[in-house]
Amino acid sequence: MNLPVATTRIQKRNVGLIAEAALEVFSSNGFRGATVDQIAREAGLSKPNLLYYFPSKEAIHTYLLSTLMDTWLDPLREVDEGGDPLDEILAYVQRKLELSRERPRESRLFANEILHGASNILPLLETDLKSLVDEKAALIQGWMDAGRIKPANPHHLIFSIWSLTQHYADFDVQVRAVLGSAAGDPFPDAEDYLATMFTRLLRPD
Amino acid sequence: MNLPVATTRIQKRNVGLIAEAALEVFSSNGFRGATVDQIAREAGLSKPNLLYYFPSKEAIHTYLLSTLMDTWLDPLREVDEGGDPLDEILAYVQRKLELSRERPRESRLFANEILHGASNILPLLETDLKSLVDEKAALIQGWMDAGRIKPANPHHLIFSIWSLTQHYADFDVQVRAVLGSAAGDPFPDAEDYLATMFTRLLRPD
DNA sequence: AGCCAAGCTGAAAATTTGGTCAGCCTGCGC
DNA sequence: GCGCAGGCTGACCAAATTTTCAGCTTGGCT
Repeated sequence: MNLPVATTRIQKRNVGLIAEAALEVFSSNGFRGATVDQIAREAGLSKPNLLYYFPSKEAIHTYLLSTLMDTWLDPLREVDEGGDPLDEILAYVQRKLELSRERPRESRLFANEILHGASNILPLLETDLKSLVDEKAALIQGWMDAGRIKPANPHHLIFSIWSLTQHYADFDVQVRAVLGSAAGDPFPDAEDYLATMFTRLLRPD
Repeated sequence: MNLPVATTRIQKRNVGLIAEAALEVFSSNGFRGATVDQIAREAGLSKPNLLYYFPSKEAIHTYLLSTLMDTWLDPLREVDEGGDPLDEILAYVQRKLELSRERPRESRLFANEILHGASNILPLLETDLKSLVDEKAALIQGWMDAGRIKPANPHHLIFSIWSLTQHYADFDVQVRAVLGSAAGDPFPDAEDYLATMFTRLLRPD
């Protein structure tokens, strides 16, 4: 499972091309549904050349997931103890919703991995993710104890932010099918709705 | 795409075994990730025997999805114009959360299908699902206009119920990884949290 | 220019997998 | 107990797909 350490100019370019192509293909077909041929074609490389940079299909997948993890958690890391509690949480919701809009492929790749048991990243979830969430949950609990926002289970609060925002990336097809083709971009309404939802949940009387 | 019409005793038993096994295998590996061998082994049948009942792997998948659709929409159908608005919506949330607990495999099968473009069921989403949602959204909008619950975008309200409840089935692995193995069943806390969330969102002052 | 490691390729090996086939069992009505 | 449609199987095929390999090409350094 040697992950490539891109050093030369050509290596950097081709590893980048492969990662971009693999993200496209894996996110729309899943790991098993994707073929190396597809990824190679999408990247504009021959199949043996692609396998010159990554030892196997699995290695590309693992590389993508490990790269993705940090990007995915950054918005939560940014939640700041010093800010206004409600503003901080609303801003987090907003950042996550933006990720769903701007990087739906990453969201779907991640969703697919979790859905199928997270076999590649379960250890990461149980350590890095858990400790980050525990830390932020404690922070939020502190705000609640201080009466600065209304009480609610902070872990499930974080889950709810994930599920509500990622829904607009992962279930995009369903959202658009239900709203109808005439409805246009669902994101502005989603943004309003989610702001309302978390404001009413948390704003003190 | 001949779907089997089980008539004899043995047919009923084996079609049932196959459906159960296929649900297990498809939901944990996705359509492409599942093999006919796996399904046959899980069902306790030989591969040719399985293909004696269904003409192809695809046919099994389609059969499962078409059977599933109704089960999945029933809780929304039950939302009743005559009931108390907030109670009706909270009861819907509860029913959906129960489905996530009792039938996580069905939820994941569905999620996987949508995630990969819903190619098998998109027409159903654009017709049956859309009209049901539109009908219930209008009902909810009526309750809001009458001041019986607070205003909020009714379509996105329905989306939020789907995403929040299905999260506990589809992302179960992640939820448990974050809460830790010591935490026990996450569902009771989820139920409380969701009840709080929708009550604060909708209950008139 | 000349060298050589890095970059790349066509062809094919190895493996997985969906589906077929010829024919053997078996439950059950007579 | 006989016949036979329904039920079932081992062996096999064809297609798809991952991975390997022997060797050709090229970029960049001296």
